Amino acid sequence: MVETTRRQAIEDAASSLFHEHGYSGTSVRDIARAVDIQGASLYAHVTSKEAVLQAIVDRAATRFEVAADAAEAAAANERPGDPVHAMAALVRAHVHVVADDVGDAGVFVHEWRSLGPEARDAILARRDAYEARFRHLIEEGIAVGAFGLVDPALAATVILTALNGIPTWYDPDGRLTADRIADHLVGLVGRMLACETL
Amino acid sequence: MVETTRRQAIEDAASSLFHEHGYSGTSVRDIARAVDIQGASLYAHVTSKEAVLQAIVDRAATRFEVAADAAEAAAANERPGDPVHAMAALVRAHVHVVADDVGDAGVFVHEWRSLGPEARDAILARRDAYEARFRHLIEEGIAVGAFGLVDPALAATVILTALNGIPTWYDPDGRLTADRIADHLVGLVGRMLACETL
DNA sequence: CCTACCGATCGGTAGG
DNA sequence: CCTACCGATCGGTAGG
Repeated sequence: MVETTRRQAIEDAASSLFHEHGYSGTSVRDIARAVDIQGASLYAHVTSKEAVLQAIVDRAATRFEVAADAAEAAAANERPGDPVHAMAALVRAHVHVVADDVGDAGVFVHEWRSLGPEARDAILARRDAYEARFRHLIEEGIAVGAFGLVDPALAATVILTALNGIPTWYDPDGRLTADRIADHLVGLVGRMLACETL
Repeated sequence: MVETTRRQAIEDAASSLFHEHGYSGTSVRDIARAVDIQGASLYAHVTSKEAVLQAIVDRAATRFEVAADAAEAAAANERPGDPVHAMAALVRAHVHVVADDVGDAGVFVHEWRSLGPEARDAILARRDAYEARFRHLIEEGIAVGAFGLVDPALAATVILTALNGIPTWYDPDGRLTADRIADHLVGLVGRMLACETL
């Protein structure tokens, strides 16, 4: 990671610390040590510990949204009205966002609970909208007979939960590359939703 | 929950607090307040905060193991050599253990990282053994042609990750009962692993 | 199970 | 970005 600003370096360090030890399990001095400054000096760059968390969660949410927008647009262009193809693109995009920054993804998934009420509500709304992409695609797929008769809301939650778990086990140096993981997940999710009379 | 001992009441209170706010985000005084005693009085019943976490994680692990043992034994008895049936039983058992105590399940899934090195290693071994049940069943199902050609390790991780996410969204007063959720998950997981030429 | 208390650490501020 | 420092809270102990 090439940091352009000190502020970004702090957020990057905090991201992996929050991911590894949780927000409550990380002190501002832990973050400061990771960027080689004194604990109190952190406040020359950030206003509070919670503001750092909010910045991380915000940028992570934006990355997921941007990637999903691009994936859905590309899928609609390549194969209009094909929810199977669109779902595959969405899953693939998600896997790559996670793999690009496991810390951010993990914090986005687990640590938003530590935000204050307003910030938490805002991020929950974005999470809901993101999950709705999956649900709507499933509903569309059922309507056109491409998917079997699953409960769309439950299926969307299960798929997203499986995707959200990736930061807890993904290893950049592991057996499978992000691309291969995406391939497998596209297959697993595809079959999970498949119309049984295929 | 009917508590037989004060110790159990403390663990139950700690379980839901750890689940809601995390281990680091919960103070011993938070736990004490939940059982209406002074913070320091907690130490008349437990030796340390970490010992409470360990007790919760231990009992949760045992519940998952006992339920999986029973499910696999019953499945082997009902339909010997049928990995599809065995997988369904395993998934169903898991869902019910989670639904029976969402707090314990959530702590088991997320908070074991806060344990000391020895306890953490011990619980990791039990988690690995539990995941291996799923992996072995998938390998068996592929061998007998009941499942498609998925990557067994990856599929087991994805399934378990989806199951592990249940404590984060399950609501006892929600739209779906634990039984219905189990039905749906059995179907989703079954299709996910299905031999494509069914 | 309580009161009283311990040293350590917490997030954050003042003033340079 | 540093030193010096703040009040609050942390997990835990002593002694009853």
